[in-house]
Amino acid sequence: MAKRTKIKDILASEQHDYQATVMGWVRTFRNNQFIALNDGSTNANLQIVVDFNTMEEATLKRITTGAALSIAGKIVPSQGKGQKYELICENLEILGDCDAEKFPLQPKKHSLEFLREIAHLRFRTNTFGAINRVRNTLSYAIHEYFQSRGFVYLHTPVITASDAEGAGQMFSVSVLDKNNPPRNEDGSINYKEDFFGRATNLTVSGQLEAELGAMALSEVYTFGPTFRAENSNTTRHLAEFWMIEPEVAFNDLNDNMDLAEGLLKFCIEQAMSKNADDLAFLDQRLAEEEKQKPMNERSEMGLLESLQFVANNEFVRLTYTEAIDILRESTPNKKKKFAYPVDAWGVDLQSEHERYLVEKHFKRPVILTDYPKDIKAFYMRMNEDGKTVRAMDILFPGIGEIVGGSQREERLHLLEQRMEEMHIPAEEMYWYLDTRRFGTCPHAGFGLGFERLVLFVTGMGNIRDVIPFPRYPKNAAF
RNA sequence: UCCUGCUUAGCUCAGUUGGUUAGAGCAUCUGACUGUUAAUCAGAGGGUCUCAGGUUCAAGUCCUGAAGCAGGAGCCA
Repeated sequence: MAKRTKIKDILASEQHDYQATVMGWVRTFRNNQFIALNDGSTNANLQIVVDFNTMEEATLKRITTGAALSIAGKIVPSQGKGQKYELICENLEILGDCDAEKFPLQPKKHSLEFLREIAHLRFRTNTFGAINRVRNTLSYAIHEYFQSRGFVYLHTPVITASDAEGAGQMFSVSVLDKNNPPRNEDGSINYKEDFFGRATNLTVSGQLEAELGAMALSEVYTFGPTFRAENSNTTRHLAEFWMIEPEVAFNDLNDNMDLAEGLLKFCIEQAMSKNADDLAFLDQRLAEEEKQKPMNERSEMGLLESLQFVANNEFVRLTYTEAIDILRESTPNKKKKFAYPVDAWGVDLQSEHERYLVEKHFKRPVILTDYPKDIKAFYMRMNEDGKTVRAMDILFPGIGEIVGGSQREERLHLLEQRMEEMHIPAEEMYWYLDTRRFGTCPHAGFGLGFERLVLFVTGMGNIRDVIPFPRYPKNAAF
């Protein structure tokens, strides 16, 4: 094909009056004269000016919303107001027709729910173009952040035999005949005859394996798909999502918090500098959406404002115990506005409590540490008090928990004790316990839900819109 | 999984106490216009009212069930 110039480059350049060939898809065709062409390189369209007097009528009719075109012509300063440059069409080739009567995307506003049903085509909208470009930047920024600090990118398995962590319901992986599986004498399915000779599942977390890597490479991170078969129907959960899990030897909880806070800020800064146009568009989209809401439900800050704010301000760090004190004394608790009143120490915090701390009390991201041991995982390091563990959760406005992490229990006897208390079979976890048997050391890590980060940076309201092909209960289309 | 609400044209939605032939805006098509910015103007076509039962002389409207969607909750990232 002819050499193609990207629309982004044409619009960014200071040059004009040169020949160029552009290829892309028609967004609108106005006045039988002006094509708004988009090639995905930027949110902005390039205006193509065609001369309807010289162009064949049949060709003009084929310039419909969604059609793929290749256009050669001259880039000139635009006579119109909405754009800096435009392309005067000299040669137009229709690469792919698009029947306007059947094409579901119309030159008008569509609801996110409708676009979710046509997820295979929603890339072609401004909103989803912007989201996916931002997602790409964030993905690259994750690697850049860790790579620049000497971390080793570790590939942990997607198929795992470990089901001990208890991070959630798992999807089983099996090649056995579902209608007639081999059975043991007691009637249970005999997985010894399955592909791996044992029951296997899709991973719910790469953390335990990452710890193994950290015990030799010192600083590792994973960034891969994770699967949870929980029947979660919310705007913040997916059955298949991407998670970032760094694990660092010789780090304590404070180092861990610094690492996580630095990562989040770096990612936000990268998006702001590399995707200024897309974020400006998403900022406006969010502002229009907010206008539909009643006054008291509107957020105080716009998207760009809140990104700037998070990037430039320290996260608040406080312990679970301090948070409980604040909540106990809070106005909504005293006025019994919470659905779950805060009274006793030791209860798990509900969404409404996290929201209060982040959105009302501190009005900035909050890192909560040192939770009661009974509401946290077995591998978290026990504090001196014997009651709390060195856990940390980072809470973001509108999102809730975006990061969950901890300093790990490196002392073998204490780890074994916790596993016994929580009924985790130590025999099956021999490989994990070996790290504590052979050259154990303090270490810490966390899990960052990638889609939750994308959710925050794009200002979208539903996690199903920030991953190209969302998987959630009753849904695995495309 | 639980609670609440919703499902009417391609999309977004009206549809009164159950009552003739179910409406609007946008989109689409046809024509006009031709430097437009979701162009504008005129006209046209387009409906198994989610599905399955039930009540009734009569159901988009009432009742029961199912499915899907949305919001909230739980689980968490």
